Amino acid sequence: MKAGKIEFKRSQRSDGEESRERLLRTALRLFAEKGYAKTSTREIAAAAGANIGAISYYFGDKAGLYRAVFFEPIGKAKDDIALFDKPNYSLREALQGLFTGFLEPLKQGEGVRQCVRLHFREMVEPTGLWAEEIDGGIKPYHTALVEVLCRHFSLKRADDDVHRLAFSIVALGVHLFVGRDIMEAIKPKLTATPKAIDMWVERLVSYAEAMVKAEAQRRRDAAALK
Amino acid sequence: MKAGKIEFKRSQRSDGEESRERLLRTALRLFAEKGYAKTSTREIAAAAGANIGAISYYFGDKAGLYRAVFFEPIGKAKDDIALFDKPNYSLREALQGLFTGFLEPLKQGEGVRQCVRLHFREMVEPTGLWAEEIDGGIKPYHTALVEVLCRHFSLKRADDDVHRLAFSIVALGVHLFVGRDIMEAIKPKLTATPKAIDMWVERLVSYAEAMVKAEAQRRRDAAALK
DNA sequence: TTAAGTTAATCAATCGTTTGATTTATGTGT
DNA sequence: ACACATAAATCAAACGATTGATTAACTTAA
Repeated sequence: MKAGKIEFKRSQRSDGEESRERLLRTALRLFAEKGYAKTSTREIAAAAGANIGAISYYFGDKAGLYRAVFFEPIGKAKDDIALFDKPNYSLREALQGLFTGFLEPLKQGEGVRQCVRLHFREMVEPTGLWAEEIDGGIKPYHTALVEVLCRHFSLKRADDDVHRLAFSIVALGVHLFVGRDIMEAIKPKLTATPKAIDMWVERLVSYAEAMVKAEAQRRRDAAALK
Repeated sequence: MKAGKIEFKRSQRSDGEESRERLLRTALRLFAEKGYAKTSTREIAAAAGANIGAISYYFGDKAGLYRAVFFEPIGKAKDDIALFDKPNYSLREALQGLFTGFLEPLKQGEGVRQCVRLHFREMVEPTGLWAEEIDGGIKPYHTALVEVLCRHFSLKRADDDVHRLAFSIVALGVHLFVGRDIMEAIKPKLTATPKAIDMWVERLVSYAEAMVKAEAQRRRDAAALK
């Protein structure tokens, strides 16, 4: 026993998964705040009130802990395809569902925000998990949106312009996550409350609708020219 | 001369800023590829063909090298305000100028791409330099766009909706940088050539124009209701 | 007892940085 | 021309600190 060590009574054996979950939650916070490389296992363990060894005990190694954090979301973000790809939906209903689901995490607590931040961090600092995320999460999402647009344009096959439009619609939502720090630095009110987020959904829906209509018009013009 | 040392002709004493510039260029590439923490000083020096000591010699320390890389851009990205805030510009002309300047880096070589990537990396991994970038680069940019929109709406003071619209317009451009990896994974053609980028400019201009018009209509409706 | 959980101590590896010596270029007096 | 002095640039080697990972001893619950 180290001299001067305080007998900090954390109720010996704090029971079961306690430590594991503390590690998960703490690691999520630290990874989201400082990134993978800059966060040491010691720091995580200390902040979680756990021992260094617990990391290898529960997760094998640091990468295992990261992977667990990445794929065991604290609060599930539901940017769910089902919210907008219903065949009977009107364009506006589809967009409404899309942005409602997409921006919903912005309203929730720290846990989800950190989760989102972690995923966006992966975009610029790929550790390999990102590739899985594209194939398993983003690509189907994009494809579903493309199909909705094709249905609306009465197209049987998507062309480049449909893909561009789909990317641009999603861009509106993505920017609220990516540019959140900027927005809070310039106009903090705009993302402060759930009510403010609802206002964003409303506006983005009408923006996206306008974009789709502009593209529809362009397609008509192009067809008429031919 | 060391025995066994290969006479690798880097012209002993390459004189002057030679080493310094090699370090800058190499560090930019590596920082952009792997991030700050995951890039070691040894790796930079080795890749640059310089000595470890040269880093502290020229830049003090690793952070100094990073700072130098960040503020001594290889190729200057010209997301320039002057390209769109001319008072005599029409809305379409302004948007055309905005997106042309904004997306121009996407067409250029690796150097600029790396520079851009480094800046976007700063967004999710704040090292302090990002705060400066917001105040000195982004905020004026946003304000200029807001003023253009105010002029178009005949407003003397910007309200929240104008800010939201400005953010959303920029979002279209930002997403081409942020989501580039995703786009290349799903539809590589869409960002492959300068010609493809020009097509993006064209589409984004019409999207943005449609958004502005939709917002104008919404404002009229809101005013009529009151 | 057995197994699960926890702990401190320690490992080799790598990190960023510093050092002192060496080499090259330039300037100066003769 | 020459020799010498000064400063700039480069280099190998080593520093102390920190990294991720592992170990063996210990505690607790079943």
